[in-house]
Amino acid sequence: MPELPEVEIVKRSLLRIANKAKIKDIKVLNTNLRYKISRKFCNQLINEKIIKISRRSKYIIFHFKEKFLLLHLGMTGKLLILRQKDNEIFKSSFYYDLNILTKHNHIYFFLNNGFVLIYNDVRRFGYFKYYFKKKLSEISFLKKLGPEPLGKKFNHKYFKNFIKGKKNIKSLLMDQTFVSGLGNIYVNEVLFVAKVNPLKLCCDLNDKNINQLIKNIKLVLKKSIINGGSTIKDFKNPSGKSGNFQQFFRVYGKKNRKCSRISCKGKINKILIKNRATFYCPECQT
DNA sequence: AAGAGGCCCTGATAGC
DNA sequence: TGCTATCAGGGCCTCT
Repeated sequence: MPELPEVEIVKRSLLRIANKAKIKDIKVLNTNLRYKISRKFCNQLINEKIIKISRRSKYIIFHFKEKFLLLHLGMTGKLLILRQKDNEIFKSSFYYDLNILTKHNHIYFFLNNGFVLIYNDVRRFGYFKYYFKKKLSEISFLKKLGPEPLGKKFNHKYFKNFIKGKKNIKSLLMDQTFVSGLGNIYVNEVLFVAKVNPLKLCCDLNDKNINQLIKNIKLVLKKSIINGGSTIKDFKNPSGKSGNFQQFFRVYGKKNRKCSRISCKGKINKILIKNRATFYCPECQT
């Protein structure tokens, strides 16, 4: 499931092949993503040049002249890159059976540089959203997101000002208005490394806890990006390559296994917090 | 009004 | 073997 590191990897791959390219044509095989893909959606993109590709939180942002396209990969969204083999002419009907290939390919973007970008999404939780704005900063939806976890704004002072007692720390880290880009897997891992119990209430966090959390959020994310993201189920970057970070998981998916801290005799526990699988060691995460 | 939980979806796996 | 039940989870939505 794509969290910040996975989305960052996808963005970097896209930069190499799609940046500055023009969208020649779009074929939609399945309009039923989280939000319906309309014919208008396609018309607004055809013949537009991709000026820039960036990432904010878990969103990939395609910059066009005075408009922006946001892509969220949901749970199983993938972008695949194909090189168009010959000069086959694609009819411009809205629905078009390309007779390909894999299941769950929903949208084909044909670029003028010979590449085809394929949006594939098994569970169809992903979505595209379109904004007519001159500047990215005018998109109010993005303003609601909390700071990037790897950015300077995400620091001790910010952390402390934000928390007001209320909820448990795990729910806070999952809250995208607090910090944007963390998902369930990385939150589990971060809490373990920082030795903080996921059920601990925010009002009970001390300065040391907060420092450990901030430090390890940045560390875990950076390490994952270096390792090409995590491959859970079937995350792949657009070239079809898997990531390697999952081999470094210390608690996620490790129910009943011995705690990986050598000095600790605890056993990994699994509970549900807000209906999300939560793995932690009751001995060393206090 | 903040926080908890349901829902969307499909494939893998467990259990009978 | 073949069926059903359960689980996975991001973010939006509803309910309390």
